[in-house]
Amino acid sequence: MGQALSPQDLSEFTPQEKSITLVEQVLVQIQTSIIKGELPAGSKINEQALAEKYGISRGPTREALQLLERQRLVVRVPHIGARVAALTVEELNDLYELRSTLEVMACELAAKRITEEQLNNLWQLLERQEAALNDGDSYFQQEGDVDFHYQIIRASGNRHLQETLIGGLYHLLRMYRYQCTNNSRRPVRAIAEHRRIVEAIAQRDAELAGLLMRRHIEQGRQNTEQRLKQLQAQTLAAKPQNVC
Amino acid sequence: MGQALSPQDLSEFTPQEKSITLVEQVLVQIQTSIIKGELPAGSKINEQALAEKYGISRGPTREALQLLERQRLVVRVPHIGARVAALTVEELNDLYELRSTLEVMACELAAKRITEEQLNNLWQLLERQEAALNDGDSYFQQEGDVDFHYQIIRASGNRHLQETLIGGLYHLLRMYRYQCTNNSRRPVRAIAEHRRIVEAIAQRDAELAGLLMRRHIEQGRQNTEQRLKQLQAQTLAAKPQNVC
DNA sequence: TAGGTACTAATTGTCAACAATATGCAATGT
DNA sequence: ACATTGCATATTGTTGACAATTAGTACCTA
Repeated sequence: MGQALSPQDLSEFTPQEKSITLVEQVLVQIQTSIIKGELPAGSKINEQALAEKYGISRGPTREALQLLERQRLVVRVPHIGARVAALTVEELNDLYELRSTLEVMACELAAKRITEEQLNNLWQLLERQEAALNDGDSYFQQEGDVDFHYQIIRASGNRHLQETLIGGLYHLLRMYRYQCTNNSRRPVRAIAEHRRIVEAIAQRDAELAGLLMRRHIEQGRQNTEQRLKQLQAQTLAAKPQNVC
Repeated sequence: MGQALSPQDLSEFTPQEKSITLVEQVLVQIQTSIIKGELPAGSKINEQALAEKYGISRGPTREALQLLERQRLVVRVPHIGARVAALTVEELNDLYELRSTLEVMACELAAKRITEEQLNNLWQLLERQEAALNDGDSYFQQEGDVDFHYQIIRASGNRHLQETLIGGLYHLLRMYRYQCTNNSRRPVRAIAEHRRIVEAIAQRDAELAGLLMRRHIEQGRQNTEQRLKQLQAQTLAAKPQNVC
């Protein structure tokens, strides 16, 4: 009886096309556009236009924008509209100040709670990163670094911490890093720091792991701040808005 | 000419009835219902019913629910629906673990950055709390305590920290406290702790202020955890779900 | 020319209907 | 009695139209 098509069978032919909601489909795309700067930082977002761009109506679009606001990539004002988050030095410092506190916490917790399996994954990621370093695969560097911090946060075991960092801060951090990356040889040093952090975690030395993470993040902040100031100086010079 | 009614003139007759959005009007009411338990923790929320209750349509209702999800008071699952957050001991510990880290950070920053005016407000609030203690005004105690922490968070000067704590965690904390408050004489002790924290901030002693805040919050956690366990034991005893 | 004012256009907020999905229940067969 | 199937109901996801508000523009006045 019945080799007939049940709804589940269809999944063989159209694999990951589950009954996903429109918002979920579109959210990542808009997110990426913002992080890469295709939707420029600080620019206005038109609901209608955005909806048409992805072939959906304004309802799901509004929901997506609200989710992006939760991720701090978008700022919405009633009756006025939505804007892409602006990148400023002041916010960068606030953001990294908070990030540092939270990831140090995550790192300390991870040193106490990480499982053997999670630790193995971390080692493997580290090796892949070190390998990619020789290949000069800069794209993998970006994603790999995100993954590194991501895995440690997961290993902390604190749900609210994970939600705060990954759901709330991480995408904005990605945006700063994507748009303020200079092609120095920071990766070499960064990955060396990664190794020492993993070693500390493996030795269950929470205090050391936290300390190393704090320094690691501070390095990243300085790097980003410097580049951001350069960029802003350039754009200000290019737009001499008032000739007094 | 024309003393005729311009839109602005109407505001004289209906004072603070600005053109506020429906979501803003309803959000606080639903929030309060959840925190007070009128919408029971863990219960399902029906969009249609909720919309009718406040005389609005499902559109704004959905937006309000999404905002409540950001505040962790509601959990939404696609195609399934929204539920009021469940109160569990495990989450309470995760929540307080994170809260402690963040408010210690806020306290340390406040000790460094607080203005004279903000400090005066803090002293005044403290005096009002101590006065209310003698009157036994327990409602003011609740709100006063919220205000105390709120003001310190504001004084930290870090926008992202404020958003994370006030926009993300605080309402869920209020829910735990409202529903897990025992009428012990904790307030007396709590306000004594408040005083010492303010003194440390006034002396610009960030380290001490942070330490005192950490202990203060840990006290609150223990208190709430104890009460929560009592409540859950009661409700489980009342519902002997399986008689094996 | 500067500043303010009525008008128009563009944009956001809200609603009600429709489509897609999940839930509950009765009937059926083993 | 138990699990499974199929249908009817209830709930959520999505859409397009309409209302309310803001932004832009031309015009007028001092």
